[in-house]
Amino acid sequence: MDDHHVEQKNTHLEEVSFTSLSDCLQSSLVMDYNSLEKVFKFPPYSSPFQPVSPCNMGHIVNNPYLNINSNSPVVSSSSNEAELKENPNDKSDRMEDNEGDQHGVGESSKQLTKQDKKKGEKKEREARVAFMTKSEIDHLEDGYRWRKYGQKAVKNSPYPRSYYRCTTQKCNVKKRVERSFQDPSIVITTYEGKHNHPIPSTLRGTVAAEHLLGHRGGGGGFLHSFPRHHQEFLMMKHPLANYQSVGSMSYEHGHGTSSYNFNNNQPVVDYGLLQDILPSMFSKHES
DNA sequence: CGTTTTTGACCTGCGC
DNA sequence: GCGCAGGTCAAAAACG
Repeated sequence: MDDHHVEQKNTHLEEVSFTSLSDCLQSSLVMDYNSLEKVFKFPPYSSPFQPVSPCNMGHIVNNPYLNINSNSPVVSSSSNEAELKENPNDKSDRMEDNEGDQHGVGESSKQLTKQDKKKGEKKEREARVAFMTKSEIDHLEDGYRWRKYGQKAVKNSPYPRSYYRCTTQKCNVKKRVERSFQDPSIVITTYEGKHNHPIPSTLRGTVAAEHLLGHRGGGGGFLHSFPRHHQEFLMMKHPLANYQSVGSMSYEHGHGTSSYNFNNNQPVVDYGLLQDILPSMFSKHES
């Protein structure tokens, strides 16, 4: 599957028929890269996502939502300029302490964690990618195997948030799944971390997922192009797909957040948690 | 019987 | 210091 037949031209994707999140990922990859390159002025990537095999599972048509305008007043990569008063201890900062204790779960991790914190060492954030997909299924198939380790009620939302961990040993990738309280048909899936193993299943589109999550090809993954302490939020839009994403992206730095809205090329508000931006996003997309 | 899910308790950080 | 909310643990239950 290393045919480099991928169309790099898509400044606009279109509608695709997805059967899984992997599909969604796959068709979004090129778009995302292009977008990011323009938005954040990434240096030319030596090996983008070309290995993605042709979308034999869905055809791409015109996607009005992905009209990336390169001269648009995109988000400033606020990484260094503004140190937004974003609190370094913001919520998204809390869940990173599994970087040190790779096991994540288990035994004395609690106490160790405590002590670690006492040291005052700031751990780097794991890369995060969030997808907003329209689906009736909460836990979307993405090719990896996950074990649920928790569920919590979300404030101001009737829908709980579920916490999953990759079942592969030594892989501490996590994901959170929650349903938007504003549009219950939308599922928000947030991946955190990078898989250090191949995708167990052979679903279509897994290549894309691997790229996105950054473990494929010796570090050539999508997220690998970012500094480790960064977070990435990608929210893609795929009308008519099983999973219809919602079209906005935010790139969160250590000192600030750059956001990009695929729909109108306008920055979206800063946010720490995905849910925080939902209102603004929905207000823009809802007709 | 091994694996996964459920779920209440616990921990931590933050705001007041 | 206290309460709240998010995140995690871990024992028990459920499942295949």
